[in-house]
Amino acid sequence: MEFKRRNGGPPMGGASQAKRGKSVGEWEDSPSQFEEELSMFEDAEMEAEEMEGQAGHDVIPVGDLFSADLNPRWRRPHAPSLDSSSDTLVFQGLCWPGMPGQSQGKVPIIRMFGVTDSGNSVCCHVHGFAPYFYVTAPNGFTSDYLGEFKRELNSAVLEGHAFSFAFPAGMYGYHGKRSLDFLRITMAMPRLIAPAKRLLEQGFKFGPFPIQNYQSYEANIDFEIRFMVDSDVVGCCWIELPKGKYRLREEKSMEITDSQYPGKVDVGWTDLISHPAEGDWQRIAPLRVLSFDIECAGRKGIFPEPDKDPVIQIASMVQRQGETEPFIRTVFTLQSCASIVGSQILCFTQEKQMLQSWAEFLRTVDPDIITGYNIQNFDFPYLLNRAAALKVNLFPYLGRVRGIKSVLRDLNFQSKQMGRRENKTINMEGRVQFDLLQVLLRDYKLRSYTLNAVSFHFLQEQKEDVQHSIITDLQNGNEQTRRRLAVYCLKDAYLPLRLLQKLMCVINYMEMARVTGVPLTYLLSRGQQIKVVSQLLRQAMKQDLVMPVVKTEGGEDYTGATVIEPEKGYYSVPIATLDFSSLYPSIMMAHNLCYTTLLQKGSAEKLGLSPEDFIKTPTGDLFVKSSVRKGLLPEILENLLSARKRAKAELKKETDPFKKQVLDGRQLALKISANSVYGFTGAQVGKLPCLEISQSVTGFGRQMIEQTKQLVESKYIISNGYQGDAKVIYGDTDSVMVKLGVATVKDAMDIGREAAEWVSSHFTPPIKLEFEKVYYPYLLINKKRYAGLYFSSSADTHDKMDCKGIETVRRDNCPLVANLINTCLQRILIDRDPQGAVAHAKEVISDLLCNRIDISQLVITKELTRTAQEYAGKQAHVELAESAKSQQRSSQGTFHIE
DNA sequence: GAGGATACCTAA
DNA sequence: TAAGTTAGGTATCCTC
Repeated sequence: MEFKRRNGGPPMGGASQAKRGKSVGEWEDSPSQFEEELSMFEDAEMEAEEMEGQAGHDVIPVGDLFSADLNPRWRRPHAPSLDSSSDTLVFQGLCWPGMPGQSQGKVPIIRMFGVTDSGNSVCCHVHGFAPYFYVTAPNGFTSDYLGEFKRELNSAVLEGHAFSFAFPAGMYGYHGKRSLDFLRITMAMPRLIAPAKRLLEQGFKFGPFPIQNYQSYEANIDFEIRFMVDSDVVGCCWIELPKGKYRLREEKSMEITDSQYPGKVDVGWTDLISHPAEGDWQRIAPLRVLSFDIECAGRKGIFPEPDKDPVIQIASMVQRQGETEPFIRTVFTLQSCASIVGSQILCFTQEKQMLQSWAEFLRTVDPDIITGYNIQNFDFPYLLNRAAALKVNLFPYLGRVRGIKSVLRDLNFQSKQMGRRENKTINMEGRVQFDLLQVLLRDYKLRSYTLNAVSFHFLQEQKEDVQHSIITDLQNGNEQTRRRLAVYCLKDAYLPLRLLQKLMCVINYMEMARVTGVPLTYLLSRGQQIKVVSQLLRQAMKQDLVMPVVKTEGGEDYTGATVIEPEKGYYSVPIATLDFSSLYPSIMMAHNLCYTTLLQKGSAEKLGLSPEDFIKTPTGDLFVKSSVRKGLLPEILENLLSARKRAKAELKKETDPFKKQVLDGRQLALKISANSVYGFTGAQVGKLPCLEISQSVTGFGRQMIEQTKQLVESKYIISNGYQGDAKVIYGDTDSVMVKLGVATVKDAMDIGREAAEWVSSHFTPPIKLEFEKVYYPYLLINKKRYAGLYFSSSADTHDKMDCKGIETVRRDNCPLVANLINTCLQRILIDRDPQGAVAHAKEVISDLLCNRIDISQLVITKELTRTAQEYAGKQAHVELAESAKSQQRSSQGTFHIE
């Protein structure tokens, strides 16, 4: 997304700005491009404000900080008056902090935060919904026993609970028409669910029934998810409170800071209406996004410690979602600071006062989303710890609920996907913490995750040039050096906003929340499983099915996909590539694989099923066909994929660029969601693993790729009138690379398309083999390592050079190696000059050996960087050069193929 | 130096 | 108190 230029100002600086080093003196004379950009914000706003009769102020006396006259933009707009008897209240739901601290009486209340179209925030108290779970009812249980069961359980759990009786069926396994009876046990508080469950599982006796271990169901569902599923609310959807069905809360005190808090309403949980994200309900409220960055004055060579080193500056930028520029640009500084055009500087002599004022600023601005770079593990923890050290007692109230303190906690997050990760968390009711670093770590594989590297990668822009080591010196200088620091700090607050916008993070995450049904905050704080659970529960509820709680224990791994043995070599003929699109989802749909369709050992006979009623998978597992019962997972997948088709069709005809972004985000979310269902069933340490499903899926996949190879090689042969004998030279999981024996890309495309269609006809829909691309030429180095020129859109020109698994795409090499290999591959594939490739490699190595290469090119991997930090100067140089040399020597071997 | 275990990262 | 899967290449360290 391009930044809007104004007043014919200079275009945004690319790399040039970064290379320009500045001494302190030089700085004062030549404002950076970022400063010019800031001043342009000001110009634009002056024009606007002249009409409002307000002037901007550079430096504001602290006493007037929060006066509405001086900072009219800080506050949210005045809420339109609302009459609950005649007006409906509509808002986009954002945050579910679950239960308030205490339930009132025996009835739990859920807080739900959101923002209206006019940009006012709402805190909606939802009444009447209580957490619950199920257990299987003992044989012979009738409703007559409810009272006794309840009394017995109550006396054991020591807390009141409501109680009801339900007849859903278990989800796991197909049991014919037999349906177990379930007891639905409703508790007053979410935290009572676990003890009640434990009690019933470990052996519970009541009335005439013998002591029994009760199997529990859905006792491990987060309360927020429980509520959202039951009330058909998905993350970030629009919520309507119909007129007459809700009550406005009257605020008791009218202190000046009051309007910063959301408008509070009460509603019964069955009265709120949620709107599916379609048509007008796809829109996004004008959320307030705050980005901030802090600077600390550390001691020489020591990482700043909050109990010793002061916070000296806090820069903040606030932007409304959907707009292109921040409307608040502020730096809080300790000691004086020269003015910066286009931003507001607030100077403090006391650090304590600065911190307190910033907290007040945050509460006044009342952001819905807070971003920044590593704010979760650095800025917020530092601020909280520093505020505690200085006893700024009013600081740590950063959420939207008065009186709830924001507390720092350590959190250990571990998964096979992400490894072990230690994180800190801060509770902040009603606001979404959207740390850009966390977003990037989850969604992008990058060589470096520093803000500087990331900004350069995505925006071709870099940080202001200030070394960490001189921050303290700048602070101890004069108002000009502190100004330099402030510009740096502002930019560090600005870049995350720009990145958020460029990568469309907010939109994409919202669409993911809407598609999977989980709250926005879950997407950054939780793993993949919860998204599938949320969808599974929604689908199960429609069929009166309940989800069992399974104990998680790791077991044997199961067999995965086939990788066809590659016929390694360099191919100077077109190689067609055929792919099964969405292989695993389509297998699950085609064969109706699901928890609810699985036949356990002997079930087929017991239930008297005929052989036409079920299938046997390649791994020997049995599943009933959809004619007997349609599985939940296939249904979920069909919904996801058909929704994706719709989104793509809408995307095609949509002209509004903003709606286009939303739709693109949606189709992406739908694709990712469909692909993660298989992984969920195979996650042995998970909420509901089912290896019969996952191993059947991969089993079918293995069979299919094998069959595809045979089909292609049997039909596309000379004796059938084709130009050559087809040969599958490689294939991995869902794809085959075929040498068709044709000379041109066009022929390869034509036959490839034909073959894909013909092979597809041998499989059950929606399984479909598609022609995807032609590689020409193609270099097949090994399993999962190849490169080729990629022809897809046109038979005349290649779209790109595609490299898989080679050093060029791996992050455990230094760029020198990646560049070397990349150039060599270009020589081979594009120039068709393998000798040139060898010559280039030799040249680079000789440069390296003769010390003609800058050491900075060698340092990149985490290991090397760490090593570099441990060793000093020359020693590091030698160490790293050795390492790079050995990597190059070995990778040179790659090119002995020709 | 062959062979095994491990770490890391990628393909799909 | 939460955590998607398996296959597989390459580098590196260790043992015999």
